[in-house]
Amino acid sequence: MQAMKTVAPTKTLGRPRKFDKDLALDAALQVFMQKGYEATSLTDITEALGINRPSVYAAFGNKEELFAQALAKYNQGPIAYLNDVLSERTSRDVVKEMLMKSVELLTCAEQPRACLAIQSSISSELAAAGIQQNIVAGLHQIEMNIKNRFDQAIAEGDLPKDTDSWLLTKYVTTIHKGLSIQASNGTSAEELYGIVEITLKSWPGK
Amino acid sequence: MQAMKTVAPTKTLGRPRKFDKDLALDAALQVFMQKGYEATSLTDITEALGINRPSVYAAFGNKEELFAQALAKYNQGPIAYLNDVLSERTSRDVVKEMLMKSVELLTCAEQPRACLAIQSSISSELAAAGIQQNIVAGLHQIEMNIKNRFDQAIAEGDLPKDTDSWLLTKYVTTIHKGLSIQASNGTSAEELYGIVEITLKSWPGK
DNA sequence: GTATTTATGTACTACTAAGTACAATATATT
DNA sequence: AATATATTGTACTTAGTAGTACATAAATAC
Repeated sequence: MQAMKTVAPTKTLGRPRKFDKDLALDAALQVFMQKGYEATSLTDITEALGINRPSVYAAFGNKEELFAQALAKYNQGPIAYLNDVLSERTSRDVVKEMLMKSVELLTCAEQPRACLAIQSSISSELAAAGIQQNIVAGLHQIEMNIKNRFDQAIAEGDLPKDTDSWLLTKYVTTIHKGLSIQASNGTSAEELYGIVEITLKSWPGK
Repeated sequence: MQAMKTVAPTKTLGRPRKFDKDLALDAALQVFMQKGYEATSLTDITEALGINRPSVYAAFGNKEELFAQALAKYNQGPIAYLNDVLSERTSRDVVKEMLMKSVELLTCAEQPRACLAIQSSISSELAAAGIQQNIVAGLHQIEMNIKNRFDQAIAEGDLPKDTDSWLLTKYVTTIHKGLSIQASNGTSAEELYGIVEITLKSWPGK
């Protein structure tokens, strides 16, 4: 059972793995983002990772599980900012940081101009698999966190007392998701930042 | 050459088609919206349409062309409102109608809660095919139309003189696209209407 | 050194996809 | 009635997919 052995067992039995599991996951993530879930074949994966078919199955289970693991990494990496921003001083700063970081991520040259989570949440390819429900649930959780932060802002007098914190949250996340689509469709960084500015101009809080 | 004969030749040669091409396109549209482009097999199509495989190819070319034709029909049908709303009296009414009609369409029970055009514009499945460029170009055209309408509003004194009509357009279409994702993810009609209301509350024009 | 364990590489299976060949059928034209 | 034309239905081809069997290689444990 060895419950304590989860951290770095110095020596592992058997032939050592030829590749780095974490780097492979990152590479797989890139492929999935560029081509989408269904359109990505396992051959695409093995070529991108430079390893053989059975190694993928041995390391990650199957295609669906591989995707789920890549997505999990995405949530903890690229889009971790969605939780970080909650600690900003005012509701306005929360929203500003959230949208600015989002634009930054969407327009940085190395990555495809898309958000894997948002894209996957509407991809009908994933509807059959159980993955999509997790994604949607994750996005919902993010909304709940923002809503709580806005409630705090109301309590602090940052936002008006009669603010509907949930609807305001939905409004912000609607723009957030919209930005992701606009970026995919080729809207420039300048334009995206301009959209954020317009959003902030009419922000009800400080 | 018979250039004038494009309209309803009363008698057609050969064995008559067993099905209605227009109705078949509508049915295909439904399937594509529910399952996505790649995930929809030709067998799905033939079953939904109640016709045989070669009939599909004879009538529509191939899968890609079938999709393109279904999409064209979608543009002229369900989302024609995007052009209609331009004739509203004020910029505010234009935006209000646009977003309200959008929510209406996204939440009507008969249709899947998604916009085929928006979904297809980011679907990496279609990136290879030439279709996606058309879709993105179509969405861009819609934005140009709105921008022109806002310019008119500025000239009429409806919107402030210093308004950046293009960025304001991008802001509105960002929300429009965001609504489509939110609807897909299960946001209720009430919530969606609430988001529209918040957007209108801070509208710079009358 | 020998046994055990795990990963690798090659080659495969089973399946499903898009697209098609071809004979049969139903209409219009003559 | 005979012919030309276009659609239909059955059955097929070709190609690409996810997933796997199995012998081999590389490490640790004893």
